[in-house]
Formats: sequence, structure tokens, C-alpha cells
Amino acid sequence: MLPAGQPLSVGLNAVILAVDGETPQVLIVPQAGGGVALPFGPFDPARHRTFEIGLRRWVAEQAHFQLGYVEQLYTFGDRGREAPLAAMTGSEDARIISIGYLALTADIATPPEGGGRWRSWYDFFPWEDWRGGRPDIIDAEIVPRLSSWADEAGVPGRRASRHDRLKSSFGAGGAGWNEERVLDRYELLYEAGLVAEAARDGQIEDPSACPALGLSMASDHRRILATAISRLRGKIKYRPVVFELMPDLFTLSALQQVIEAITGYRLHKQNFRRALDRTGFVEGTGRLETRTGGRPAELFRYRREALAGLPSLGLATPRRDSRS
Amino acid sequence: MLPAGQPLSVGLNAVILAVDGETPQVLIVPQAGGGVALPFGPFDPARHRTFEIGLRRWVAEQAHFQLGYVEQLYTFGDRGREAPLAAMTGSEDARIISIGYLALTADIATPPEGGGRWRSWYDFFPWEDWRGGRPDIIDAEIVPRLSSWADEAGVPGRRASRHDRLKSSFGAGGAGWNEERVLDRYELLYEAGLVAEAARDGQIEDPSACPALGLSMASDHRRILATAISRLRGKIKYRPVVFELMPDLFTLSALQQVIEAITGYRLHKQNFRRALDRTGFVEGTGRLETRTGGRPAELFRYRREALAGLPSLGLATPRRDSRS
DNA sequence: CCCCATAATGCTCATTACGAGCAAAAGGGA
DNA sequence: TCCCTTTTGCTCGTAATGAGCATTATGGGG
Repeated sequence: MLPAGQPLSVGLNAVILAVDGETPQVLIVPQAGGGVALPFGPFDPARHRTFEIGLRRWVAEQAHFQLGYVEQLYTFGDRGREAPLAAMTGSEDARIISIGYLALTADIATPPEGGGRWRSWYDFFPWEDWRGGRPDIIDAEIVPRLSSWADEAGVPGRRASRHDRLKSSFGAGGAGWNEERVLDRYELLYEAGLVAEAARDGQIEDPSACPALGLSMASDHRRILATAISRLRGKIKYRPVVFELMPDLFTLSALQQVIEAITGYRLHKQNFRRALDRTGFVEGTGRLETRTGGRPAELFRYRREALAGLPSLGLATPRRDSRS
Repeated sequence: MLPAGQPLSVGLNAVILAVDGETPQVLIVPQAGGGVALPFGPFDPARHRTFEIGLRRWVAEQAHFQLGYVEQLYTFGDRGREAPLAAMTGSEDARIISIGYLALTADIATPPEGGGRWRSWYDFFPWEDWRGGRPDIIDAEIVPRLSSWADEAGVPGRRASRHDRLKSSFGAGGAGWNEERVLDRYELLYEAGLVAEAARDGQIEDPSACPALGLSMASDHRRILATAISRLRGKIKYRPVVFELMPDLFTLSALQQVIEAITGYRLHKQNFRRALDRTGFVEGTGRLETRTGGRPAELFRYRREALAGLPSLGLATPRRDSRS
């Protein structure tokens, strides 16, 4: 194996997500220089038996926050991560590997302690929010810029491949929008030098030409966040993880709103309820919520038992409502 | 960050999969004691810029094997991995983290060099192969044993939860079989002390009571393999990765056979073709394959271009054929 | 040389899921 | 009371899915 003293250290990154009303939130930590970062902590093999235990421990210590659902995302270890990280952590020469984790919480009411702060994740990916229709930024900024980047490629095959990626990622030219491909889209923008991180990492020649497409983050944290959103958007379709983001009692509209916040598109209310009904995941309580404005809505609760022996786990997300 | 000299090292595990006719194969390395393990190699941060480059390098060096499709699976780092690993690697006190990778290859003809050897993955998970109907081992061995394990739980709630897991994992009691939950099923068997690894790791009191459910592997390698199969079974439904396992020209029956080998259940031939047709992933070449017995089959090829701008990427796996 | 087993290919049909819209019910406020 | 809002209930056409029957093209045996 490796010699002892190898300059290698392992850190843990937590992408802690919640949904507040109709805004999907991520817990971030403001940096000294004015930027933002994901919560990051070292993994101490001497103290913690597993990564997950280590993660829960320092999140509890630093942010005074109990994590609920936790899932490993991806392990990031490319060389070059160190340079931007060095400023954050103070370690200069060690190769830093970080294991990204996705965590979900319904506890949005209590403001985070320890310097953390909630922020809408669409601040970092404005092109991902289609709830108000196709975002203007796509056709006004992204597609033209990516298109000319694709044209810049020398070899014709490379040019075609870039155009293909543009088409399939951003749904240019009649292709559909796949909301799960958050990471693909971010990586395309990074490669094309259209996000601030690319300029910072020296990926493009002229950093001043880089427009501010979304808020940037320290190191490769925006990439990790993109991975988390991709994973969550995919997962809610085949596992009932949405309920990790819900309080004990909720109306069906509130549940729908949370799913819309996550997927980034609107659902057809009646079809959503029909699909939800088929799963048997929720049951009515008979109690009513009157504060909604119109007719009072019934309060529902998640039936954990329903998970057992279900042919199709997960929640259907019936096609976007074209009227909005 | 961590102090230098921290006893921590990172290794890479490769789950290299191929399909030979109707048997799905995994590349394994026989161990000194008679057991088998997955190919395992150290990650040297000084030499390799990324994990993937490091992985490709040592697989090429050790097994004389060029990897095609490669994808990161999961990072394993629980304490307790070291004990069984120590014998393999010679390092005693270091905490070993290993990053599992899934790799696919169509090159099954050339026998692997460097001591590796192909082996059917159903040797390790006999309960996962439903191509000949529901495997006998499930109702004869697994369900009764898991059922009595569930009954052993002291607290009633714990007992119910164990029964729920049994029901949803193995489809006992009328629930359906979800072929993607390979890892869930293995972990349940491990927890219940029904696989040899559990006895070896000291998870159960009476190791002699453990029946041999499938071939065991070194360390937590069978868990990594289960993760890989779960991932692959899920992935072929939404990304055209099957073609990484196919030669350039193939008949539709051969393609169907490969998918059946992966998912572990039989498909309805006509419906499979109808669904495949809709995707546009393959095109006929006009050439015929006569060696199949009956009417000659047309040879098809994968259209890589089809990937661009497709609404539903991935291959449909139309419902199992109940006749078989 | 014909018949038959074997496999590929072509087509139909009932059932269910999906996207979309209309209508009624139940509150609150002017 | 009327109107506005939101929940809830129902319908309908289209597409996808599971399943089966029929036809076509080979090789091999009587």
C-alpha cells in the first residue's frame, strides 16, 4: 500500500438541503473573501468508525444541526482541487480527497448556527428553475455563448460533438429538457468557460470575458451541489425521499409545492394527486388546514409502512403543466 | 486538516463486468487462501491526477486489460475493513479507504492475464437470477431463515421492521421483485448472518450455523459487487450503457440475451423490439447472421449519434415474459 | 424433395398510464 | 349574498404496456 506520511487527507462535504415554502434551500458557509462554500469538515479515522458518523458529528458540533436522511454522493479527488482549497483549510501540499454527502432535513424553521445560512439553490443555477416557464437566461445568454464556443472547436468532429452536448443538455433545437442533468449542464458551462470558477481555475484565457452565470462557490463546491441536485431530482422518482423534507402533517398542495421546488417544473394538480393516490404513501387525517385561502385542505401524513412490498416505490412526477 | 502521517490510505477497487453469451461475468482474482477478491490497487496521489486515470493505469499494468466505460460507484471506509484486508495488502494499522469503480467491457474473448479470471456473478448471488423463474433457494432457504431471524428480534417494532424489509426486498408475501435492489438484499442477508462474510467478520454468535448462500469474497468485496450490479441494472434503463458490452455487430436476440443476463429476467421478444425501435438506438445493416439455427437474423449496429437530443435516453426493459 | 423444427419478424388487442380539461364543493371577505 | 380562491371529483382522448397469434425464412431428417 501507500507509505505512511503520504500527503493525503480526506474531508467530508455536506450538501444539506431543505425546502421552505416554494424555495429550495441549501446550507452554505460565507467565506472570508466574500464567497460562499459548502460546509466542509475533516474526516478523522481515529475518532470515527464510518464516514457517516463523522459527518453527523461535525455537522452537529459546528452547525448545531441534527441531520436526518443522509446519502453518499461522490468522491472528488482530482489534482488541482488543492489550490483553491488551500486558502480555506490552510494545508498547502496535501492531496485532499473529499467525499460529498447529500443530507435532507425538514427543519427549516430554526435558523442555522455557527455561521451557516440558507440560500436558494437556484441562485447558483438560475437556468434550472422552469417553474415560471423556460428561463430567459437560457436563450439570451447560455445557448448563444455555448453555440459560439462549439463553433470555436478546430476539428469538425469536435465541433459536432460540442453541438450535440449543447443540444442534449439544454434542449436546444427541439430536444426536450431533462431536469436530472444538472451536473451535465454545469460541466458544459465550466468547460466552455462560462462560470466564474472556470476563470478562477485558469481554464480559460481571458477571465474578464466570463459572464456571471449564477453565483459561484469556493473550490469545486458548485459541482458537488450540482451532483446533489441531480441525485435528488432522480431519486424522488423512485424512492419516497420527499417526505424527509416534509413536516409530520402537510396538505397535498404543500407536498406538490415541494416537489415542484425540487424538480424545477410545475405539476398538473389533479394528475399529481391521482398518481400519489396509487402509491398509497399518504393517508388523510380528517383534520383541515384553513389558512390556505380558499376551501380548506385536508392534512395528510406519510405512511412509512407503505414502503414495504410496493411494486413501484417512489413518487410519480406527472408531466409539467403546460399552462404555466 | 489532518496531521501528516495520519494512517490513512486510499485504494481502488474495480468491478469489471462483461457478458459472455448468456452468462454475466465479473473479473476476479483468486486469493492465496482459496477465496476470491475483486481487482484491487493502491491510489498514488503523486503519480495520478485523477482516480480514474490511476485505475485505468494499474488495470492495464496488472491485468493487461484496456477498460472502456468506467464509472465511480461508492467509497467504502468503515472501520473493520482493515482486518480482512490486512492479509491481502500487508499493511496492518492503516485505515484503508477504497473507492469502488464499475467498468464495462465487450472484450470477453481474450482471457485475462495477471491471474485474473472471469466468473458468473450469479455464483455470488444465486437468488438474483430469475431467468428460469423464481429461484428455489429463495423459498427453500432465504425466506424461512430471514423470517425466523426477524422473529428473534426482541422489540415488537423491530420485529415488524425486519419483516417489512424481508417482504420488500425479497418480494415475500405477494410483493413484487425489484431487480435493482441487489445491495439491499445482500445487506439484509449479511445482517441476518446468512452469508459467510458475516461469520468471518464476527457478526454472528455461531459461525457454524451460517449456510453458504452464494460464493463469498474477501473483505467487503461482495458488497461492492452488489453495488455494481444494482447500479448497472438501474442504469441500463435510462442510459444506453448496454452497448458497451456488445460487439460492433450483433443480432437483436443477442442484445436481448445480454439485457436478460444483466437484469436477471426474461423479456417479451416482440415488445422488446418495439421499445428498442422507438429509441432509434440501433440500425439494421442488411447483413445476416445464419448461425443461429432457424431463420437468419439481421445484424444491427449501435447508432452513437442517436444519443443527442433524445427525450428518453436509455433502453426499455419491457415486463418479464411470464411464460418462462 | 417434402415436411418439420426453429427462430426471426409482423400484427392485433385489451388494459392501463398519462396529459389535459371541465365542473362541483367549501371556505373567507366585501 | 355574491364573488374569489382553493380543494376535490370526474371525464376523455392518446400513448404506452403486457400478452398473444400468425407469417416468413432457414437447416435437417425422413
